[in-house]
Amino acid sequence: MKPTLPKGTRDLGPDQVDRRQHIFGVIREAFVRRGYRPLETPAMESLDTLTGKYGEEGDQLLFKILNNGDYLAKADPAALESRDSALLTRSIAKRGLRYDLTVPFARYVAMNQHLLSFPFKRYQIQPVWRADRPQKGRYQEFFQCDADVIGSSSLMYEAELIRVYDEVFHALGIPVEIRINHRRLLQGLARICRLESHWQTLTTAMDKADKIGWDGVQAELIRHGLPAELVDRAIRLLQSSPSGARDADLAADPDGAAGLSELAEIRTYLGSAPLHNRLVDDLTLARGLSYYTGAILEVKATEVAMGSLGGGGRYADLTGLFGLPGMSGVGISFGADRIYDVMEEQRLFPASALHRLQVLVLCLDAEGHAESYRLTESLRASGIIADLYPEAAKLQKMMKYADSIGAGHVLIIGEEERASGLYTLRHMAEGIQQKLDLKGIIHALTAPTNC
RNA sequence: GUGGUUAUAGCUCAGUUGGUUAGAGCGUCGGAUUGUGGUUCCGAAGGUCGUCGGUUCGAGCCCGAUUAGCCACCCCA
Repeated sequence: MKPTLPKGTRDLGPDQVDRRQHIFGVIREAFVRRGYRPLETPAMESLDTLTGKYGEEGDQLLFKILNNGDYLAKADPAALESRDSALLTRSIAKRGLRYDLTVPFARYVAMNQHLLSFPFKRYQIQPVWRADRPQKGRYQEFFQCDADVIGSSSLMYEAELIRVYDEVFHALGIPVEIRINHRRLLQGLARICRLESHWQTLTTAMDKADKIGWDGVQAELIRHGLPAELVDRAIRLLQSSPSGARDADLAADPDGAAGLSELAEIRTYLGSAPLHNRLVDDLTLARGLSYYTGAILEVKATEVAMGSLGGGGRYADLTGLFGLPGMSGVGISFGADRIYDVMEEQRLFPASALHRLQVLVLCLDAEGHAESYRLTESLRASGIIADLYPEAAKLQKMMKYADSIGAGHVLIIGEEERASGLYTLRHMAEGIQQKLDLKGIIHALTAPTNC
C-alpha cells in the first residue's frame, strides 16, 4: 500500500522537533518563572464536555470518536431512519478529541476544586484537533501552549500575560504587535450607535476591517440589513482618533467607561518597564466573543502575512457550565505551529536549537573499535553529544555520513593515533583539524563556541 | 461547509492540436580516490504519470468521480 498522512496532519523530522522544542522551551520558561504549573489532560474528552462550548461552528469542527463495539446496533433507530447525522452522533459517539485547552482546563478545575488553591495558575502544552479545512498555517492537528489563571479578577494578570507575550516573541526574534480590546468597549460602541441588537453582526464585520477595508465593512453591514446611517456612525466612531473624540464618546457610556478604565489600569501595571513590541488598542478586535467578557488579546506578526500567532482574554465565568460558578479567569494561547512556520520562513531558529551530533568518532580499523567505544563513552560522560561509527569502513564513506547528519566534528582514530594517544579532531564546517589528547578534545568540544 | 486551483522519478519541475520506448536538474547509489566530507569527473538505479471509471484505433494530455496539497470565503491558532 501507499503510505499517506490524514488530511491536515504532518510528520516532524528530527530537526523540526528540535526546533519546536526550542519554541516550547522559551514559552515554558516564561510561564514557569511566573509560577504557572504544568497540566496535562487526555486527548479525548467526553463529548458532553466539548459540545456547546464553541458555538454552532465549533461543534461542527469537533472530531468525534466512534464508539467501540457494535455501535450501530445501539444507535438511535429514529436518528438512523431519518439520516440525521447530528442526532445520530449522540448515540454512536460519546467521546471527541479536544478542540482547545481552555475547556479541558475548566473541566479539570471544576472536578478538582477541592484540591486547588485559588488563584490557580496553570500552563499546558498539548495538541488539539479541529476538523477544519487545511490552509496555510491551518492544520487539523496543532499544538497550543496555554497559560491561564483562574480564581482572581485582578487586572494584574492581564498585564502579566501581555508581558509573557512580549517577552516570548522577543526571545524568539519575531516582531509582533499585541492588540488589546475590551468586550465592554464593544458593548458601549454598539449602544452608542443604537446597534445593540446587531452586536454580533457589527463586531464580526468590523473585525475584518484591516482585511476588506472600511468600505467592505460598511457594505457587509448594509447587506445584513443594518440601517445605513447607524452604520456610518459606527464606522466614523471606529475611525476617529482614540485620544480624541472616540474615547470621549465611549466614556459617556457606562460599559464604554468601564472598558476604558480597565484598559488604563492594565497599562498602569505595564508601565513599570517598557515592552519590546507595540501594545495597540484596537477597537476592531473582536475574537472569542462567545466566552470572553473582559479584555481581549491577539498577537500578530508584523513582518509576515500569517493569521494570529496567539490570542487570549478574560472570561468571567469559565467553570459555571461545569457546576462551579463565579470563577473569573484570564488566559492566553500561543499557536506553536504558526510560530514555527513564521520562524522557518524568516530563518529565525538559532543553530543552538538543533541537538545534532557534536562529534562522530571514526575508527579506521577493527582492532581499535573497542577502545574507540570507551573513548566515545568518556565524551558522553562529559556532556558531549557523541557517537561512534559502528564499524571500520572506508574513511570517505564515514566522512560522508558525518557530513550528511550534520556532525560538528569528527574524531579520527587510527593506528597512529592509538600509539600516540593524540587523536585527530576535525572541525567539519571549517575543515581544520588538530591532534589532541582526550582532555584536549573535551576542552575543545565543551568550550562555549563549540556548543 | 462554499468556491477556485494543482497532482508526472526521493525533491523541484518540463512533456507540442491526443500518436511508437515519458525527460531534465537536484538528490541517492557505485567508481575515479585503500587516512579525509561538503567542490569536480564518469557510470547506474529509480515511473502502473495520485486513485477509480469513461471517451478514443490510441490518453501523462480530453471527460466524470474520488483522495490529497495549495489559495480564497466562513471561522480560527
